[in-house]
Amino acid sequence: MSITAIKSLASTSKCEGMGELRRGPWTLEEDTLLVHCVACHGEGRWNLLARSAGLKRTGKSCRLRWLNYLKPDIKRGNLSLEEQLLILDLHSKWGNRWSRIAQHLPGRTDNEIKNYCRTRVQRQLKADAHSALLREAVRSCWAQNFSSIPPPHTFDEMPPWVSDELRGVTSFVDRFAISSGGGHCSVNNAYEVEPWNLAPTSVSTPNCFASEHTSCSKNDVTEPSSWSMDESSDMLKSYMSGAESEVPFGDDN
DNA sequence: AACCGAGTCAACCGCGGGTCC
DNA sequence: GGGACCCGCGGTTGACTCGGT
Repeated sequence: MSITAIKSLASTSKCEGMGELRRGPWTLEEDTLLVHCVACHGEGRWNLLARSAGLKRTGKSCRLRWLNYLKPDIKRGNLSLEEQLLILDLHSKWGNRWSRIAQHLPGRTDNEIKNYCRTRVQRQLKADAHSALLREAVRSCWAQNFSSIPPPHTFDEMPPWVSDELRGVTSFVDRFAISSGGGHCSVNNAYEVEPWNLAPTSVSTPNCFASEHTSCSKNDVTEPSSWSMDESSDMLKSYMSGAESEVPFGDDN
């Protein structure tokens, strides 16, 4: 008996006191039952469908299994370059409206798109955080708007009066908060581990970020001389402004 | 070969909105 | 009007895989 099968059985018995509802991975028998039942009765009324099919699953679970896996027109395999760009474009417009984005990608599910963004794009961003692309984008925005003020160490420390442009960059990052094994970390945390290093010398969070945001003027301090922009920041900025990204995420193209 | 960490993705959970009685 | 139920969405979890050491 496979480990998966053992775990599946354990999952079943664990739920026996809860109305014998099964949880965990679907078996071939369950899939067959569900497909047959949907073919007979059509989609919808999932709770009723689950009961009539004799499936020990919730209607929710059946719906999810059908929509994300069993539905005949579901595409399998890697996202094409066009699809990746479309996802990025639509996400820039609508944010985390995965189902809405999925409507524009025939055969792709919201779950798949969500997973794509939470893995491929996050990975890219995390890499960017360390490789300097995103850091450069934030740096250039910050430099243009608050050249006199050292940047905060984390996005959480952003003062409420930062410009919309910089907020755009940070919200872009925030939308893709990273979860990684064990505890949860984020792109923010990546900076916490390795602070922005935006200024030529070590930067400490300015006092004004702690309590008196409005007392700060962007003209208080001179701009650090070594700040510079490169084309990487322009790429992200162009994405933030709504232009199509020229840099496909993921590594399967 | 064994271990570990990161990436992937199927599945679950909580919540809000819609509908029906 | 309001309670019960259902559905769909977005966020989160956890099992599995794979590459590196």
